[in-house]
Amino acid sequence: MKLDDELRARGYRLTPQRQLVLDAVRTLEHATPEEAHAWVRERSAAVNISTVYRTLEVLEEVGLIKHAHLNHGAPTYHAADAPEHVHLVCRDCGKISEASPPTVDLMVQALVETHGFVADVSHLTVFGSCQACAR
Amino acid sequence: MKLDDELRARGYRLTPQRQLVLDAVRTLEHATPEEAHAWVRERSAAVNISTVYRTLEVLEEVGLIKHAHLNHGAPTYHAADAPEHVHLVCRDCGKISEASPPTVDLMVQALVETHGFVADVSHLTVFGSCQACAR
DNA sequence: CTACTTGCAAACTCTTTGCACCATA
DNA sequence: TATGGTGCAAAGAGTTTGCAAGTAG
Repeated sequence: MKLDDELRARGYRLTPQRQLVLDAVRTLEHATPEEAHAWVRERSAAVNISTVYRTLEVLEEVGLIKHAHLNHGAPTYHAADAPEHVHLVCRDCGKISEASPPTVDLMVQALVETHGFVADVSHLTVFGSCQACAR
Repeated sequence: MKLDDELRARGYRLTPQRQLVLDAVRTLEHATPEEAHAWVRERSAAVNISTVYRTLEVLEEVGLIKHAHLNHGAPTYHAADAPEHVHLVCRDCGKISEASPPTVDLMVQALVETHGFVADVSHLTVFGSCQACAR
């Protein structure tokens, strides 16, 4: 998962901005474009938000990062080589937790069998109420 | 599930606009605000898009409709008394299909047991590849 | 009548795009 | 030095809000 190689393999160039945005996503774990931008700016003041958007697009295209939709509509990005996980979003308190794939394996399997549908687990977000709020 | 009663019970008024928006959501089944607005305008030309947004909010608050996030960020609304279903969104061809709750019951159960997390199934969207695109 | 609703227009947020300048390979 | 990349500013999409006029109860 070397940024340099993945980019060059598709004719993209390695730039400090791209390195920074990837670092941001890896560090923040669940980064929205805004959050990634804020992180990047702490190290390099002049990086523009539009560069962040363009870079996230490129990084996703080359397969280094993925995104999921956690809240209303804000996409959040995470490193593609992070352990696969399902997001659990509590609609009462907003807390975001994670569940490991085995939890949903049966569902994934059922979807393939009944609908021929191949689920992308790392993009899966389950909304509901967390333990604290469920009562 | 009478609009009139549900609204009045919370001090809201029954208006033609609210009736129309609810009809739109019930008829369209998976309506974005724009789509609902388009449908409403076919019957009553002057209804404003901002009224549609406000009405969707009210209808959801009184429990007559619910929303899920199917694509990028556009919320789609459906009647709360429609049969519960899980949305399957194909990221390759965009097709939206539905799966019945039993398919995901085991997952829901597993989430409660392992995380104490109570999933809201009718808000669940699974992204992946449909049968046709999976090959 | 009175408070709740609506239409309209403007404001806002998030994201995308055009273009000249810059920097990687 | 030749593209591809970046910063900047402006344009777009989608959504929200303030306010005066309209209307349900």
